Amino acid sequence: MKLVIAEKNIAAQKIAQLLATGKPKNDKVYNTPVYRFDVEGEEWVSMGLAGHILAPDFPDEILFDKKEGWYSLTEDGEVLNAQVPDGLARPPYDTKRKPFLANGINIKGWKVESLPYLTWAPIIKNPAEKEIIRVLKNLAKKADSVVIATDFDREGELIGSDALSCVREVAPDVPVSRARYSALIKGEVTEAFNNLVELDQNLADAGESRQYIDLIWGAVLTRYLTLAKFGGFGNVRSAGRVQTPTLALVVERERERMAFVPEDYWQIRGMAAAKGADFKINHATARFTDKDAAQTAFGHVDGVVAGTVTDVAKRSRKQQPPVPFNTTSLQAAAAAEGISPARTMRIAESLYMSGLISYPRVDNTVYPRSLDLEGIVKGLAANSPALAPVCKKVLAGPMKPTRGKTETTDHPPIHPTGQGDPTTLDSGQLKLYNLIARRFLATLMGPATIENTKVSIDVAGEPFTASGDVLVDAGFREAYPYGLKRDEQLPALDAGDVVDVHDVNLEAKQTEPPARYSQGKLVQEMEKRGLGTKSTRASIIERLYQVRYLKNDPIEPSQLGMAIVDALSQFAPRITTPEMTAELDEDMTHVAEGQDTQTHVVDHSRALLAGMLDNLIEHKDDLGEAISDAVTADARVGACPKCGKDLVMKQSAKTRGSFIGCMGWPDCDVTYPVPSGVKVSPLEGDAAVCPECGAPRIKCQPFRQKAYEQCVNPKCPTNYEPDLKVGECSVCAEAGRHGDLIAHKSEKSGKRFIRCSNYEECGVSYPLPARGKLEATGEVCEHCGAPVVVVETARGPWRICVNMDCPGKEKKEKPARGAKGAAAKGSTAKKTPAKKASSSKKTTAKKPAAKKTTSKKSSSAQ
DNA sequence: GCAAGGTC
Repeated sequence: MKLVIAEKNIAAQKIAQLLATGKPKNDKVYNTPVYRFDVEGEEWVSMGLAGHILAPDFPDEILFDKKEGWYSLTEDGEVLNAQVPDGLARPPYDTKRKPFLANGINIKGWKVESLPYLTWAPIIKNPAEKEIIRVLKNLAKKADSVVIATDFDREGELIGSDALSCVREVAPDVPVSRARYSALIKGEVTEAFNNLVELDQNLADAGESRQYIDLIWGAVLTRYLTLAKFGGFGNVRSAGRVQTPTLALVVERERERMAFVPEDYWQIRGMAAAKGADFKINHATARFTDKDAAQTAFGHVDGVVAGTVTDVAKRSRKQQPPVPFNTTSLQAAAAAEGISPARTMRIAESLYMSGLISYPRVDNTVYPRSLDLEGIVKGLAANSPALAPVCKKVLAGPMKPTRGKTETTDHPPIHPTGQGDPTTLDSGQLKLYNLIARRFLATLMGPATIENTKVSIDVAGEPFTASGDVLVDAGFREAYPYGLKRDEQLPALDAGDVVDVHDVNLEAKQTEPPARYSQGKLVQEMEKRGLGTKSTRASIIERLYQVRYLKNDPIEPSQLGMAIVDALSQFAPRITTPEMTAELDEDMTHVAEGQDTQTHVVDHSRALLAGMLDNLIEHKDDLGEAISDAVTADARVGACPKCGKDLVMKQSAKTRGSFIGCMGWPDCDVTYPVPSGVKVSPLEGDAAVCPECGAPRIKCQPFRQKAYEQCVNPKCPTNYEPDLKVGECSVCAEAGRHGDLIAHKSEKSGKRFIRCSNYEECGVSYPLPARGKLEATGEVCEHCGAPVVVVETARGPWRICVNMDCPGKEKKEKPARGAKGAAAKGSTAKKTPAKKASSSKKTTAKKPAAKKTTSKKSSSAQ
């Protein structure tokens, strides 16, 4: 039996299909899919790994041994030594230091003083994919020969080399060869298997050097930053070859913004009307940099009510259809639609696994000739009714696909497969699927034609212009409406026409600093600078958010993020720039070409890091202080009204809950609750202090809603709301009592809720939205009998039934998510009346809970 | 409980 080892399941499956005489048989070994097939009478089996199956790490215990050398590793009685190669700077060691734990069970085992040892510590490779390794060994034992058919790149060679080392453990003598193919197509793969070669150990060593250097620098600097000022568990301050330069990009942009000096300019803008249509007009001088000139011009037109059209110019321009998606361009396009790169990859992975889209990790932007474009469009038309009309148009057209700049042959650009049922997708999946499907169709369509009309208007001797864009031929835009500017339609005008002019204003403006990065732009910038790969960029950005170096979108660095970059730029500048990656790539090339060795390259890198450690350790306290100050600054919400110290967001050690507390504690005991469901940030200047009570005023940002400002003190008169009767309690009425439903606002937490005046008896309460003026309507809900109130929101009045479990609400939800959402909601909302009711042991009180449960079940079942 | 790289 011949064993073929591929990098991933899909490749194993494809290889089987391409090489098999007849059809391959899908089989499983311990739940891992394998493919059994026949090649000219010989029995073959292919299996996919899951990327790297071994992970580099430091051994659990590294003991320093001054007799044996710089360090020795004891493991199963075996003593290994590694010497610093000649010609490399040795860090100054204190040879009297005690043994240390490199991989302590907890952070207590980490010591800044032990970092020089860690820098020179040996690295072992642990099994990371135990199931896969088990299957691999199982099959290798039975194999007469093995072919490594991982991807044709550096990491692929390393993954293959790791697999080989696993194979060797059970089959020391089995012949092993390597198949190199750069596209999963028949010609390439058969060619590769007809011309098998040896595994390129130099190339694998190059990949492994990359692993080691990343681990050493990452672990040493992360431990250093984390220990410089230990902020408690869960507060790791990470650093790395890719993440730190990426953070530095964001910090650099923020610094440019802070250093930016805005310039004043003035604009004269107004409205005009003709033939029943209103349109915008601007002074032909788009920006006046001279205030006097602007005022003079404005003086001429202020109060003037008519203008004369002097010229109408039309120009049509073509907009070319977009090129096929690769990973980066998909991430950028999805980010513009509000899906972060990391979420895009998670969703894309799920769509790929369900067979709706092609492999999502690609650089290629050129469809291979072998791709059946027409078949895919036909499949889309059949499976997506919404896309069918556009598909029809595409099929009728010449269907000449666009091409991007990057052409590789390993995988096609990201495209829909045309298979699978998109109606089963959840809303996030559907949004991304539509983007991918529509992009695919757009790449097969013609350009869009946009007609621009520029109207020149004379207003009291001052030149004004109006501009209109109209899509006259949609072309690809019919399939791909993303990022489309709205049409600015102008009425049909001719020179000499007179238009009404109104609302002309002189506006004082300032130039804007360079924009912050969006997540999409940052991914593109990383690619441009050679930072990370298509598979890692999204998760690296997510990581920077997770360790709270970054916040918001567009991306801002936190004070902590800036402090980290400052500190590392000073003491370990190499880690903060993209050059480390560039130099690493160069070293890797040398190792791959046999001009250098893994040991030399890695040790050289260790020496560079070791050379920075003295300085880092010496400045540990300065850096700890800078980090500590930055963390406080990030948590600050305002000034304490009692002692003037900073009020910051804190975590209760007991309950793990958040609260706002004074940095002066224990001398000052001022605390406030944190408004729930919103992101809190401080206000600046006069707005930062409440004129009524002196407590800080804060900015509250609810998820995807308008931000508002309020005083943090729930007892402040500005937060006071009188109790309001909103209806009568139906549970009490049924029990022959009278109960009023009253809306309260808790003084302690600031939360609003409705509670029956007989709450002890009936246990009836409902939550209320945190914001918006409440009004009672006296009406009850037609679905559940709970009171209906009006909440005044930023978007206008909103009539709601106060019952979160009301069956009338769930009808709107889609069945796939509705069932889940209803169940989750039900469990929390049901609790309030039911739990309270059982504690007061009133049988009548159980009724509403039971009723709710049944109505919910019926509604989620539909 | 440290990185970056694969992929599930």
